[in-house]
Amino acid sequence: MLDMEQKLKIFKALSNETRFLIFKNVFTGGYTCSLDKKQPGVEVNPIATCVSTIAEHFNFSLPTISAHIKELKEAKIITVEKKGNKVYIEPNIETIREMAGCFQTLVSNFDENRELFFGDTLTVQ
Amino acid sequence: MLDMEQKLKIFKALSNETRFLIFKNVFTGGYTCSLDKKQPGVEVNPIATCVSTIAEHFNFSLPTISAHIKELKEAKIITVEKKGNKVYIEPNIETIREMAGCFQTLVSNFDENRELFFGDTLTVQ
DNA sequence: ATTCTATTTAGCTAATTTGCTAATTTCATC
DNA sequence: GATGAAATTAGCAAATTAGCTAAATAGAAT
Repeated sequence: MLDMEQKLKIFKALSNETRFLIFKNVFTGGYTCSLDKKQPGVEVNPIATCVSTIAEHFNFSLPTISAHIKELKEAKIITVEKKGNKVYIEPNIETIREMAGCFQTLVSNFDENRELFFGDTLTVQ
Repeated sequence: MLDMEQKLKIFKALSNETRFLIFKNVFTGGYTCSLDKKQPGVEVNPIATCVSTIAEHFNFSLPTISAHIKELKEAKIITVEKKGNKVYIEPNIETIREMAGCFQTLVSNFDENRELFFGDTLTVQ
């Protein structure tokens, strides 16, 4: 379970547009790209493989992008693995799964309380 | 559906410890308290009813708490309703429901892609 | 060994955030 | 209408964040 400090880090990490976009790329287009060291023959999406590849998609300097990636790593949203002189970035799905669970629990408890108080179930329109 | 700008606002709003705690109180203990104008006879949890009540739970000034509440409101995490000279705060569950959905979609797509690539299903340990 | 590539660190500035107090607004009550 | 309570606005200071360039580090390739 994520403690509050960890949640705050995650929210902070995702509150910046550049970091949010990196996150999005790594988890969607970027996903397949973590394969390229496991299945070298497979043609993969080049987005988000390593720091400089990610940086190409932004009009910010490499050190700036590097710092953003560090913050995403410290929030455990991504994992980084050094291979040679490159750093490979991968999504950390477990953290996102936890976040999905936290929000879902809040919603479920809320709906359950509503049912207990009002005796109805919510129909989302 | 939440657009990116809206998501960024939500993440930013929840990235500050004080705002996160207000959010938590409003959605859990604070929930019942939105009843007190609907069912005046019912004994309700006094947490998070109005701005000054929330402020009592923190060692920050009222204007500071007021500003935090404004940011939560602008992120559509809570709703505020002025009744007389008090401002009643209520959870906006739809926004949280949307967030739960976004994270869950990301997780589902991720797991589905994993299955397509590797032909397995993930068992969370 | 030198050079090149990928990345991080250091040091800086500008912008933003977070807190405060004092003043103002709004509404209720006397 | 005056007073009091609840909340917001204004204006300010301190801390943090986000960007930059230059320099340093680590590994690969010549």
